[in-house]
Parts: sequence; C-alpha cells; structure tokens
Amino acid sequence: MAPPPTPRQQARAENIVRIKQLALAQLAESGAGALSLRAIARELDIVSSAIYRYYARRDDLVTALVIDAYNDLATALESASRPSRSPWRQWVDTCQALRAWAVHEPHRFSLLYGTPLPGYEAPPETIEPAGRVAVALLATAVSADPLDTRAIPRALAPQLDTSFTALELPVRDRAAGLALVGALGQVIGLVSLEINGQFVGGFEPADTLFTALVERTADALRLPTTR
Amino acid sequence: MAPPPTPRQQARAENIVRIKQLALAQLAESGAGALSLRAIARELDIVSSAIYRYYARRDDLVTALVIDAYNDLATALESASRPSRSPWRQWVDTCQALRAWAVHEPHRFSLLYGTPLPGYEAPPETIEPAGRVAVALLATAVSADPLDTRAIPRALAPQLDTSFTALELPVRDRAAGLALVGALGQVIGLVSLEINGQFVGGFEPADTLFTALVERTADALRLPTTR
DNA sequence: TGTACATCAGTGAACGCGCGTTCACTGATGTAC
DNA sequence: TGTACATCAGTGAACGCGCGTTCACTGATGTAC
Repeated sequence: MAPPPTPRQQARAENIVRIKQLALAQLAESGAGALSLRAIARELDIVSSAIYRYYARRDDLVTALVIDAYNDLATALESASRPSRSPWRQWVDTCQALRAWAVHEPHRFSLLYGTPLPGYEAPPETIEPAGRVAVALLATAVSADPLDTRAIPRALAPQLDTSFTALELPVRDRAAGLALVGALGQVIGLVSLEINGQFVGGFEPADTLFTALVERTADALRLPTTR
Repeated sequence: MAPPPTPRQQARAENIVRIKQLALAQLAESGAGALSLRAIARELDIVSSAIYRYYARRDDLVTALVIDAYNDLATALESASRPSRSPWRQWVDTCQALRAWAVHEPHRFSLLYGTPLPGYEAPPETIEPAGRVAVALLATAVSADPLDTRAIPRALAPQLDTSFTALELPVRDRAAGLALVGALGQVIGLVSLEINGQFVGGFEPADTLFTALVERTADALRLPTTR
C-alpha cells in the first residue's frame, strides 16, 4: 500500500508534467536540438536554475521525452489492433495507427526515428519501450508466411534468431522474420518520407498511398484474412 | 567560350569549396541545427562578418549543402548501375550504392532524408536534384511487373500518374509504379533505421540484412535477371 | 602601356540575444520524537 | 499535540561561452579608356 502523496510530492509530479508539456511544445516549434532548459524555466515562471531540481541535465529530460514517446506510440498501436479481427486486418489497422500517430505528432516521431541528436546517447532504459513499439507492430504479423525461395544467408540467421527471441515474437521461420523486418522498414520509411516532406507535390495527402502499400505488404506476407 | 577566371574569381571559388568542407565537418560533428557561420569563419581565419560575402544567410549555405548532397548521391547511384547487367542486378547494385553512401556520410543522408531543420524551408531549386536521386534509384526498376491483384484506389491513380510523369519514368502500369514507391520507401526506411542506430544490438552490421531484403524486393518486382 | 576609377574581399567593432551549469542562500514543507 | 530538526523547491547572481547580422571602413584587385 503506497502512502498518500504529500502536497510536495504532488506539486513535484505536476511540475514534471508541465515541464514535459512545455518541452514538447518546444520540440514541435524549434526541434529537439534547440530544447532549452532556460526557456522552459522562463515559461514555468521559475528561475532558470530551479529546473535542475527536476532534471539534472538536459539529456535527462530528452530521455524522459523519448521514453514517453515510445510508450505512447506503443499504446496507440496496441489499442488499434482488435483481436476479433483477422491478422490481415490487424496489420493494416496497426500500420495506419502508426502513421496517424506520426502525422499527428511528427516531432515526437522524429525524436524516435529521425536524425539522432548530436551529443545525445540514448541510455539503456530506452531499449525496452523501443522494443514495445516493434512488438506492437510486428505481433500483428507473426503469422506471416511469405513465399520466399531464396536461402537465408549464413550471417543473417543468428541476427534474426537473436532479434526475434529478444522480442519474444514467435515467427514461423527465418524467412518470415526477414520479411517482417522488411515490412517494418517500409512502414517507417514511408512515414518518414511523408512527415519529412519528401512527398510534397506528389503524394499528398499520402493516406491512400500508405494504405494501398500496407495492404499489398499484408498480401505478400500472406496474412490470414479470417480470424 | 568562357573568359579565363581572374585570380579573384578563382580565390572566391576556392573559398566556397573550403566553406562547404568546413560546413560538412560541422554537420558531421554537431548536426545541421548547429551549423554556425561564425565557427566556419573562425576556422577559415577570417573575421566572422566576412562570411557574408559568400552566403548572405545561414540558410543559403544549407541549401548549397543540400543540393550538393543530392547531386553527389545521384551520381553515386548512377555510376553503380552498369547497363551491361540485368535489371535485377542493377536494382540490387544501386540500392547497395545508396546504403554505402549513407553509411559513409550519415550526416549528409540525414540532411536529405532525416528530420527537417526547424525554420529551414527547402527552396524550389532543391527539387530537381532531389528528383535526380529518385530517378537514379527507380530507373533501374522501371521494368518492374509485380503480381498485383488489387485495384488501384481511385484517389491514387492521378498521384501516381503525376509523379511518374514528372520524373519521366516510363513504368509499365500503375501497379508497377505503386510497387516502386513501396520499394523506395523500404530502402530509405532501412537505411534510416540503420544509420539512426535502431538496429544496434540486433542487425549490426546490417549489410547482409539489407542485401537480402533488396534482393527479395527485386524478386517481388519480378525484375528480369537477364539483360 | 599607364592611369583613373570601380569593385569587392576582408576588417573590426558593435548590437542584442541566447545557452548550460554552479553556488551559497532562504524559507516553506515534512518528519520524528 | 507541539516542538526541534531535516529536507528540498525555488532564488538570484555569476561564470564563460556561443550565435547571426549590421555597419562604416581599408586596401588590394580588376577594368575601361
């Protein structure tokens, strides 16, 4: 039984929420590289040094934002995948949820999958939430059974085994695992191209394009269309 | 017949080269957001205001770097595609050239396909070199003839037609065009995941993974294996 | 070929702004007896 | 329940650093006659 929070603890928790909100607003406006503790303090109506009560270093705040973003994205994907639907449908729905999240919060998507921040090294505690996203997306497609007539290269087999074991994703075989990595790369790539503006003038809005492509991938993975 | 360059013109051209070199070094070290005209001037042993003789605004320098990067990448792709080889082979070779370029110069790849710089708007003159890259990559796969049993959505047809007409890429049909966009998204996505460190611990080095996937895409596009 | 003039690369000082982080401190809140 | 003490959020000043951009200027280079 946790003791009830003291007013001080509660104020602290609320301030952390506010700090993150302001940080996200900055992220959206000026990018992650320009995240400024001083600017956050200013908007909090707090002297600049007081921020250090909450995050000892700028990078600690970035880490908090990264972890939150992975978790929010994973949750969005998980709740998009309705178990009553066929794997084919679940895959398409989940991909669309990923795109929707990314289009809605492009700066947070870029924080996760965009250019690494110079000087920032993602600490180990980001690995688990990052995995949650991969699992949430690929779990809908574990039943994949692609036609694949080529042999898996010798060097690739252990990489595939290690990765899917670590994620606890029971894929059918290595060919299926490989196809899943390809599908993941495609989804992330298409979303990146869209939110980075590479489709401007050609495929905007890109929802039809995106849906058509993830459906074809679902076909290529030969995902069951019935539950 | 162009007149021979004066010493002054020559010095100017050389300085522009040096400025770009120093800018690229900064890009690699601190990211595009931290590109600093003052720092460049310092390394050039020039007073900070003198830089404005060369680039009137910071963004003009960024634009020059973007255009150079697109052109260098396009050239790398073009020279990787040997016409004596089969389309299947050309596609795989070109994709590998793209990955090699990106792995060798990740900061330049990120400048093109990574998170947009806050406040920087790519001017129209970047469109043509950006197209050169798309053409260099996709031209190797114009003979694609994927199995595709689904109808192209109504909203998608004009987008596909416009895009491939603009690039002057004579794809077989819309299904092939759609598959090519999917392939492009996958290649960019995989390379982005790799250079942004998302494969760390799982698929590093990623060359075997990458090759296996572009080969399978070449299969799926049913590219001819003979010239 | 020589001279007068125009061009323009580079100078140096300044404006006004931003940042992260440390430090000794005040004073309200929380806790242990 | 009351009091003494410990905790710790927030203060305010300071350190040392960075940036883009403007401006009037010097003096070497280029050019037109």
